[in-house]
Amino acid sequence: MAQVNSATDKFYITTPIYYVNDRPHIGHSYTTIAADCLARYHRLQGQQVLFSTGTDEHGQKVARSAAQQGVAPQEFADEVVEAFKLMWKRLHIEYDRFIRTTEPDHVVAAQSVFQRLVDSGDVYLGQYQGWYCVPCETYLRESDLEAAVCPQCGRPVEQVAEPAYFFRTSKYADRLQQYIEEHPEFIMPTSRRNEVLAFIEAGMHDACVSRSRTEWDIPVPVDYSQSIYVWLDALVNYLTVAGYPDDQQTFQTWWPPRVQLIGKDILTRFHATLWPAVLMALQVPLPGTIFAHGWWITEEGDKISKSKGNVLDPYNIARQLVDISNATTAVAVDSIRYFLLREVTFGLDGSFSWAALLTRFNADLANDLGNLLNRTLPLVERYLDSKVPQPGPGAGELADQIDKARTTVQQAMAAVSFRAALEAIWQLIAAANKFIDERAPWNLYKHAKLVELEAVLYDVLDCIRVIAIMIQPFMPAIADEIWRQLGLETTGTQQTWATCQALQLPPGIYIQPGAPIFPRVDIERSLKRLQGQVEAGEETQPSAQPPPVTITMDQFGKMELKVGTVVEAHRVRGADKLLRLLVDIGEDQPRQIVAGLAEQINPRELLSQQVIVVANLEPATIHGVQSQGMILAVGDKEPIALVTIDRECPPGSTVR
RNA sequence: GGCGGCGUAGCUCAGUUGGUUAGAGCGCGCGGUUCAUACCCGCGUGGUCGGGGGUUCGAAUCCCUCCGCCGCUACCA
Repeated sequence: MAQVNSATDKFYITTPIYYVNDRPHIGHSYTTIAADCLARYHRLQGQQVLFSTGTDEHGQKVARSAAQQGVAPQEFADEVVEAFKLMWKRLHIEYDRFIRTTEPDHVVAAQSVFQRLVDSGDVYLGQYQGWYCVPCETYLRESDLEAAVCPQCGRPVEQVAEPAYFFRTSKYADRLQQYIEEHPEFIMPTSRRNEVLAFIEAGMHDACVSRSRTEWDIPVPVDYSQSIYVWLDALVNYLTVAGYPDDQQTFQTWWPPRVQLIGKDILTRFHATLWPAVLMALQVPLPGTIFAHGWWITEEGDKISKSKGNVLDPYNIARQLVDISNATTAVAVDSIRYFLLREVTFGLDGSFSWAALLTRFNADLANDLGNLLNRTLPLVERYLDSKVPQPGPGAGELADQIDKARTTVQQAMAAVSFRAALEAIWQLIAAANKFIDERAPWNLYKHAKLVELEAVLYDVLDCIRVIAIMIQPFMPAIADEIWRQLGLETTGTQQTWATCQALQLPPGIYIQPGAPIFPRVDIERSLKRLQGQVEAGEETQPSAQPPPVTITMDQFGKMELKVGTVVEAHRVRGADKLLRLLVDIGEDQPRQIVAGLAEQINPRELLSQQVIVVANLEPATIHGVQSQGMILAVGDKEPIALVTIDRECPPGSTVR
């Protein structure tokens, strides 16, 4: 496995800057949690860390969105920035710099970069002809298009023909290719690296790096009729944070980033090609590793995905977890952080399910980690008057296990393999639990083997201390709580990686037992409850088993069911399962309804079909398309058959 | 269409350069223990490593082919 770590005392790590047109969601959160975890890990190591995240605020899309809301773009951006900052605070993310592309130092940096590229001949004035997708802020070639829509988002593109500046990406293609080939750790994971190499191999076009002047964007320094292309503008943020171009001392200190985390969508075109090529042109060192991770999607057929678009917002999930488990919010948030980094190999896509989350919560957090603490402290309370004993002879028996875990975690973290790191920590937890069973301190007490008893309990407490440190990057609040319960907070002892060794727990301090950190969850009952919540507003479930709840006639009466005739049916672009239907239910306009039927039913079969529509269902936007109702279909998770009627009825007829 | 990847126990996945009886966690079964949130510890259950063919003394691991899934890329004059 490629290692991204090397022995220096500086660690600069970045997330992408997030486009302010979006509210924070799991995509942003996942990247930022992972970055926070790496940042915390390197801080533990005693390294100086610069962890940056921020917002990308320029671009036509922002200007237009602001205009639509009747506010100035800056005001619009300010508001979204607050939403991001709040989210990061809630998710226990501690960044060092929140950079906004509208900040003065960034504007200076972006213009300076542009100027230098012009001076070096890497940027030249040309003529741009082609299309532009405003929502994606992406230039498209004729060949990229399907009809007149963007291949990525399916929305209409705009034709542009104007003078524009181009960056000579082509000039750096060979060097870049060679660099990637010679540095396996530069683009990770390997599968992505292959894709990038294939992309470069296919031939690189010079990239358009300016647009005709807009008020909102950063002007091109040499030509005020032009603005800097928002993607170039955005990429420069990584330089800005490191003090480019004027603060040479800061720049020398931090540059280049050791790790840049991004989502897989912005790897090929931007971070793996344009970005390093620009750095080459600027004669600035390249980042150590650009790591592209995958996406979180909802489990296939999972009803949760339908209920609300924001359900995959980690903080939202945490709040629901609080309801289910009675854990504190801080614990729930850390549990989500744990789940996200433990469940799926970093780099691959993952599917979120409550069953998986709750299983991890019970098995890993409550049973293994939480219970280790909660079985140990009472022993110390009872047998040793809550006082951490002297290690004494025979102590240090878990030293080998601790060393092994420490080494493995180090290797894993150096390879950005969160999952492997957590597995190693959990092996240590298991070792500690086993150690207690084998040494049975309650028997030692019974037989008055006090020296041995003290040694055993010391070892376990000491091991818990090490575990608290090791989990700190992943679950900072929980690490602190364990620290507190061990009585270490009162001593001012710091969590440092160097002390992840046996026999470092100061004797003589008093433990401070608290309530169990992870209240165990009744998974089956919780899943049913979650399912119920979702289905309440969704669908009468034709369940094989008798439904556990009854509804009143009155409740049933609130549901407006109508006969509808399908007048149009198309697939939703970019969605495998979704059909966009226009259904006449006797109103002035046919209803637009999105249905997850595309895998089972050909849209053509649906034309003129009569269906049953839930007419007063709260509208929802699914995959960017508004759905103003629901079609009844048979099937628990996947639709099997459509509910229809045995003779023709006028659209809009009431169903009772 | 081209390139790349994946398909391993009921579920989620590890399996280094081919080498003794294919591993982990969860689940399930049995036993132990009682300090603990019915928890922990031990043992066990369970796989024709997608199908077929080939190379080899020997292949989950290399080659070919077929099937299924995914990603990137290109859309055919």
